[in-house]
Amino acid sequence: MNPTPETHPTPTQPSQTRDALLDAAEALFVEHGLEGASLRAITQRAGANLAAVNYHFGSKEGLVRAVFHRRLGPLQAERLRLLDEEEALDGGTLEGVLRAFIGPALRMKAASNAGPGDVSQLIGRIFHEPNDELRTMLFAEFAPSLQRFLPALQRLLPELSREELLWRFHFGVGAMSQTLSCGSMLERFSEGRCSMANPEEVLDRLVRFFVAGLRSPASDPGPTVHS
Amino acid sequence: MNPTPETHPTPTQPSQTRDALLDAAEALFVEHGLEGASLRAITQRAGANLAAVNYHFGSKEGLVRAVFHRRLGPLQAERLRLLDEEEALDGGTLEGVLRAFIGPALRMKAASNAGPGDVSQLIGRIFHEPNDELRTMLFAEFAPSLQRFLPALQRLLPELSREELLWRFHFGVGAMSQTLSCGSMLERFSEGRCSMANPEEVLDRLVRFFVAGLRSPASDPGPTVHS
DNA sequence: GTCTATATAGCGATAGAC
DNA sequence: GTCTATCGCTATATAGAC
Repeated sequence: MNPTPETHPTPTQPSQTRDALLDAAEALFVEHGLEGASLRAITQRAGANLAAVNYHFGSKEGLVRAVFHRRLGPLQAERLRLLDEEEALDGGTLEGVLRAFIGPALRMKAASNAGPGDVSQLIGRIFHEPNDELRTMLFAEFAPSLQRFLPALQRLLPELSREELLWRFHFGVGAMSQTLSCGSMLERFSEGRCSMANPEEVLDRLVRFFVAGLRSPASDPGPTVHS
Repeated sequence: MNPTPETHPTPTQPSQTRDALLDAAEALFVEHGLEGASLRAITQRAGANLAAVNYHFGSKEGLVRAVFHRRLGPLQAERLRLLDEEEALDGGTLEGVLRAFIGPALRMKAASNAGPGDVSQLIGRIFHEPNDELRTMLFAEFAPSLQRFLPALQRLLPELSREELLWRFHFGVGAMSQTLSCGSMLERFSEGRCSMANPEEVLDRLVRFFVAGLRSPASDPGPTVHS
């Protein structure tokens, strides 16, 4: 990772090598982590030259950003599309809004399990890394959709203060993230009883849990005093 | 990381250098990640020689394992102590059992924020890393307490199937993990409205959310059919 | 047990020919 | 745009003196 935060000459124009590099990088990032995947391994897998990464993306960090942007753009767009659809139906329901938020992520996970490996886990990994630049970049990808979903939830839960809503939404997002990133641990721990194979079934369970948490009785004013 | 999984000559015997290495390693792992913290930096911070790590822990991975074991042992013990206490009170309540599970972790986080930095985030990081050995090792640290807590929860929620309980517990653990690992993101996103400063207040909120999720109406038999 | 010195290897980045 | 060759650096691990 070099201190070169600029985007490079050909940021969006199509290129066979460029796409091959993105595919190879994604697969190797999933498999070995961001640091564990060397530019040498990536370019070799892509059938490209070692110098190609620097030409197309400026640096390894530029490549990382491009990999995530390619995945997260469509995910956010799908979330917003479903939210529009839900709100068009008489304002929508709490359950419907949450389905619009969670569904696309679970389906992406299910699809990516069949493909290059678990991209969801990779995304979760970034949020736990010490590299603050990357975390901020990733957060910026998510922020726009949050600015649509949070008001939608607030409208459906007018009895919650904004603070209480943020806390509960944070908890629910945690439940979702755990499922996206560590679902395989549940499968293992439950000895196969719990399976992520069907994303729609998981979505039902997760939304039910999330709704119940959001609707739990608010004891907002006056935090409990403890012994 | 070398392929030397054996524990080394002096695994538990006290040593000034050994402890200094553990302290330095923990602080640098938090700050720079497992890969980002080099043995050079660790030994230098500990005032020890570069070769000391290999002498005391066999390899960098051995050092990593020792760092986590030193933290997680007391955490699990505290959880089980509180669970015993809770169950001694007429079998205990759902809320009390969850407080025994979550409280120690939140308090550890609050304490470690004041100390070497956020160890909780570091632990969360491991669960998202590609290194399966480490994840398995960490999971083994948690498994014994799960084997006490899950039956306790099942006893208090007899109407839930074991499968349903596992899913919901998984979701709740996700809410907790998100708070432990990414609490700072909520603080930032809420522009200070939500603060983790008081672990007991966060515990109240989290337990309320978790209880509501566990108690949500079970529609277990017959998964919903979708369009 | 602790040190110095070094072996061995991998990394990201770049210069410059084509 | 793609290549080769290489620079400059860092890493873990270890041998051998003390």
